[in-house]
Amino acid sequence: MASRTISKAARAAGVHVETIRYYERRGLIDRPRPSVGSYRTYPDETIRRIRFIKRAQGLGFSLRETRELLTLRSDTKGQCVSVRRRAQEKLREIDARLRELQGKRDALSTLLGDCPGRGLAERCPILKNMDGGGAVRSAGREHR
Amino acid sequence: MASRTISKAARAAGVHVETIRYYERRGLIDRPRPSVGSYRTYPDETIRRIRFIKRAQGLGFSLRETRELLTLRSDTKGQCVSVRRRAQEKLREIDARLRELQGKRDALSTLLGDCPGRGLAERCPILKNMDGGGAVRSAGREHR
DNA sequence: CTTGACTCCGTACCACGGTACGGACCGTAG
DNA sequence: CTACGGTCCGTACCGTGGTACGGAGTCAAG
Repeated sequence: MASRTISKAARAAGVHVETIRYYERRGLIDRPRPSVGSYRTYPDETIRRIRFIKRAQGLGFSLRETRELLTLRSDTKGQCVSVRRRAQEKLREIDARLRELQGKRDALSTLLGDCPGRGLAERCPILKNMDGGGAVRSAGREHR
Repeated sequence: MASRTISKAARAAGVHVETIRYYERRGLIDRPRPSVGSYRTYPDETIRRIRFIKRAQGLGFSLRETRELLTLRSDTKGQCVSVRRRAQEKLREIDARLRELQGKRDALSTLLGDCPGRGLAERCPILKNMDGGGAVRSAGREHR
């Protein structure tokens, strides 16, 4: 079972037909040329590559980054350390994103603690906080 | 100092002119009609609304959600509890996102712990993990 | 009154990861 | 042989939050 048409390949890989075509356009998988008739047939390797892409995405890699990972994977001289470097970089990105999100979480949580949840919105501490309190003053002195 | 043209309004609010126009298109701020000449002039309220938008974004609200918050803020019958509900919902979303991201972080961190960082990519445990290991088997039985 | 900066408006474009559509063609089961 | 489903291909569209562009009109200083 080495080869199948695109819809069977999609089913085998757990993605949609359009997704396969999209990955082809993005250069993540090869577009096999029609070998026998006028339909392309996809080998096992394509299925493996698509699954690889899905797992890489699951770890936070973008398609662009995953394409590089795929290159490393295919390259017989691909070095483990190159993969490791990319994974470390991604880990740093995720940590940054995590801190950012945690900051929002904390701010929101604090505001929720201040909010009685009754009365009119004009007195709501959450809206008040977003309003910023101050008067409208420009940075560069308005009158010039 | 109640009114200014768009570029001064943008400076006062700390955004670009195009951003103001974009918020107008998205219905987050009013498009004032040209009162005296043929240029629109923006009142203090617009500046306040833009700052509100920026703070809401900082808490994780999308422009679509922020528009609703702005409605609540303007509405004299807007209820604090409505704001609170939205903030709680957003907090849940952030928590979900945080867990998801933490899951990726953990997986990546584990893989990095397994990776020696030397040798060829073919033996790299990170790539191996993304490859998934198994043979290519379809979900729906390939031959049908 | 000219010049230069600003404004207006529609539209297109960016990244991201796909999804949808439409017409023409192909392949195979019945 | 015909009908129906699958394939191919280009292109447009989705949501998110803007940014960029181009031409025409306007405003104010000098």
